[in-house]
Amino acid sequence: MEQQYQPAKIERNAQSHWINTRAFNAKEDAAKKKYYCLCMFPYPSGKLHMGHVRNYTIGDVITRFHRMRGFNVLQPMGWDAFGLPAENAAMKEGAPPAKWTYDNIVYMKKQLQSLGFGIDWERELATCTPQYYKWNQWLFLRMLERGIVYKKTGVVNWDPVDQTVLANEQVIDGRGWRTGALVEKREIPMYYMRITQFADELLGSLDALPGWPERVKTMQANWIGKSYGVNFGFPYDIDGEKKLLRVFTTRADTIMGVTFMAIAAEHPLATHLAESNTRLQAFIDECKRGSVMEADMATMEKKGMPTGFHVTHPLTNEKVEVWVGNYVLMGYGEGAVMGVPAHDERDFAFAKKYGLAIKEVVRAPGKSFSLDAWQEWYADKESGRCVNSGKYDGLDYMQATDAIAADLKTIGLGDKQVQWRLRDWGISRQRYWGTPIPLIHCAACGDVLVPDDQLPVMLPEHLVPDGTGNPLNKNAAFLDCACPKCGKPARRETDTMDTFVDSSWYFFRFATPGANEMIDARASYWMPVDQYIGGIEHAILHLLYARFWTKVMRDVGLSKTDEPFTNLLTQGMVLNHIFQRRGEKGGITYFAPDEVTLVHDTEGKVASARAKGDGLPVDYDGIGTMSKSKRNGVDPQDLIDKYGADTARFFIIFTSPPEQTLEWSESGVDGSFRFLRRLWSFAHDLAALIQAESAKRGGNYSSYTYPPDWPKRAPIFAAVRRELHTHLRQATYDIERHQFNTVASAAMKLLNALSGLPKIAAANVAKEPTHTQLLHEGMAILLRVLSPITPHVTHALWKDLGFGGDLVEAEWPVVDSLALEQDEIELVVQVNGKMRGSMRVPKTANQAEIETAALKLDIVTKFTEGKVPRKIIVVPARLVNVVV
RNA sequence: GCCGGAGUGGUGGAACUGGUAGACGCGCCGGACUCAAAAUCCGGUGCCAGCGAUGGCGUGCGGGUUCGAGUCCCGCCUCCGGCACCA
Repeated sequence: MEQQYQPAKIERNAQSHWINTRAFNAKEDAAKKKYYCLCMFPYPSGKLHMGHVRNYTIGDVITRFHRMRGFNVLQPMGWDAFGLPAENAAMKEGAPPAKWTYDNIVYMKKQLQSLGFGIDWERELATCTPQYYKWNQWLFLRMLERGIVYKKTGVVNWDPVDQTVLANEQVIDGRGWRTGALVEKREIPMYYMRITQFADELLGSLDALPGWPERVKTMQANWIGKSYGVNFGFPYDIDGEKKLLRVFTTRADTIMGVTFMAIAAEHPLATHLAESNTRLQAFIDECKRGSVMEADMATMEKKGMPTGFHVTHPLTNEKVEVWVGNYVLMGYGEGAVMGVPAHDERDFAFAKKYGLAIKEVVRAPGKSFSLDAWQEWYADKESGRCVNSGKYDGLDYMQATDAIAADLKTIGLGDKQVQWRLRDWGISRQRYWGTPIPLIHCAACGDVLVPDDQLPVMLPEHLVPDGTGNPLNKNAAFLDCACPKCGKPARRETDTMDTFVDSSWYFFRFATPGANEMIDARASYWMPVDQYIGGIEHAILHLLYARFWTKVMRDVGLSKTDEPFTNLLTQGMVLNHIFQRRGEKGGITYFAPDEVTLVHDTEGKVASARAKGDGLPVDYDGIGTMSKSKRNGVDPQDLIDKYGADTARFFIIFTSPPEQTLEWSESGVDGSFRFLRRLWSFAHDLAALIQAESAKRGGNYSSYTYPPDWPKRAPIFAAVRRELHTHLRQATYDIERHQFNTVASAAMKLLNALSGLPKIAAANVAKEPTHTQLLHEGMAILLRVLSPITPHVTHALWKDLGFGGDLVEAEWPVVDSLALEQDEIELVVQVNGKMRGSMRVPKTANQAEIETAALKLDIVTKFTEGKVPRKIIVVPARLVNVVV
């Protein structure tokens, strides 16, 4: 056994041992209880960052713990390999995205392997391979056949200079990232997945997921956004035709307060009215500038323009003017809203700005209404009653809604309706590096499905995008094809699929690697995933899409799984400082934290920063998620090279609980390394002790079996042993509830307790157990508690100390409840709720005995000042509180 | 703007169901070892007052409930994540 802790050597040995024994290769075994532990697969961006290390270490701790609990564990890994960054890198380097992607995969796989994760690499997959994306295409066609996929127009960001569609990320302050040109909204045809058809089930089955964090379920429920309201129409005549301007409202009780209507710039009525109104057309054009992001829409200045056109109020028959508003979204609801300034905050602001009438129609008791300033209660559904509303006066929210909905129904203009906030999922991307949408456009036959036997539609891997649109559009070899129906020359669809498609079912494929179909029978053994682990940033989109695809796969008959992830752990983001400088065209250059010098203010916060390169100022953008695009990631490789994988793993686990956001700082990583080194040298000393004792017993070392009366015979050892099992109990409790930082703490406490033992032993020579035997028991606990976090060093020590067998096959240690027993317990003593000291009482003491004992204490009499206690509160095994 | 979360010593964090706030680390201070340094080991370390015993204050801010609040309730502030084409 080596004297020195040499992580590089230890880790190399342990890793090759696991490879040689195929320790982590999972086999379907109906006789064993399965446990499928999955971490969100990485985008191969180049190098691992700390978020990955955190994610996969958490997953590995859970994986290894469940192996110790006797489960048949599967932990796979693969690559979310399609996406925008590969195209950006390709533009920069003039090389194809495929090469960049595959190179990154090779490097990052090596990094993952060097961290010693217990991964079954035989199930590895990359979503950019035809073997994988073939099934994206295949299921897309099945969805198309079933009407789950359909075509309609959608709004995208358009860069007029590069003549290309931009991702939201590529729009900065309303301008294209490369050209600096003002971005326009453009409507183009796209394919959509009808996720709204599953809205009810996606919402309802959240209740069937007790293993998901409440916060994620709340976010998803709010995102799906089921609301009950009334859909109705405002009649109007145009070109001699009778039409209805339809709106949806959750506040039908305020219909009598409508003073204007607002419609989206893209609304057909707006388009029609603008034909004869150049000012309106100009305003509509203005509305079409800017980004399509909802956050921008919600924060921008609300603007509107009157059209001079009026519709008829369905209940009062009054004329109501129609406005075009830049804040009304065409893709949401009917693309039109009724304006009730008195009871909607946004309408109130709009009416104030443009001098529109404000008509109070709901009043709350004891509150007064004012036209000057908005009050929260104006929008309150609970306490108000209708006023100025004719026959509806005096009705409350529900009564008014029911009455008005009934009246609208009678005149055939509206009815109650359930409305969802959730919108259908637009999956078309006008980009190269993604799954080709398997359709062919034929002049004669229209959009034709690629026949199954011609799948996959192969993506050529040699193209290099140049920023001016999708290179597939210029590639004849890809474009030109024969129509599968009529055989005439036709054109292949060049849009590719959203990469969220790739990540919506990869967990199924991990369960069935190499399947001839999309998945096979092995899926029914492994699915659903027992524990899914990934960043909280995926709380809504990815998780919702994956749930949706799972349900589609079930409906198509591929599986019986309703929900893909039984338990979910959402780890907090790893954050770091962001530094940036704006270019002349409006583009942004990011600086890595180690490329800038900081100036702090008096509170220690970052005040300003300069680039080390040119000495010029850079802007400080605060802290945010580590990302390649913001250049604020930290490469864990430095840490691994310097300290080893075990230290990196221990540190990231120890420094924060999994679900909490983590501001990156390396201070303290030394402490993690010191702990492992201390563990190593302590174990080294113990090995010598065991050898000596073994020699004394004629070459036989035996551990000690503790009889029930043992604590009384060796009370000092009993105290140490109680401590060991207390820490074990805490570690077990904490690892089960996924609070791994305190599992690491418990391991440190265990070593501290063991370290103190030789000194105690020197003064108290007991015959049985010897202190070597107690150390032996303690070390067996410690190594196993620590093994999921730092598997390499514990693997080596387990072997060197001769515990027998392979540590990855060992069982999690069991708490000896006998070791925890005590005759006396300590109670906290309070006077009037203030801590004044403590006292020891026999375990068996009853309430009266505790009260009597407490009242005699100096620390109590001192503060009661002779007064008679009004009340004495005794919390068993915790405290006694004397109230005077 | 909307939805979700977080805020505890100089610092990362701990505190189980409302019951000793600051476990375990980092840093810092002092000591041992050393020619010296590093490493290691031992001790101390929330703030204020006090030689001390001890007392007061203290979990983002302001209120409340309770014998007792970091924990529960109400109202704010700041920061982080998401907002449908970053993944």
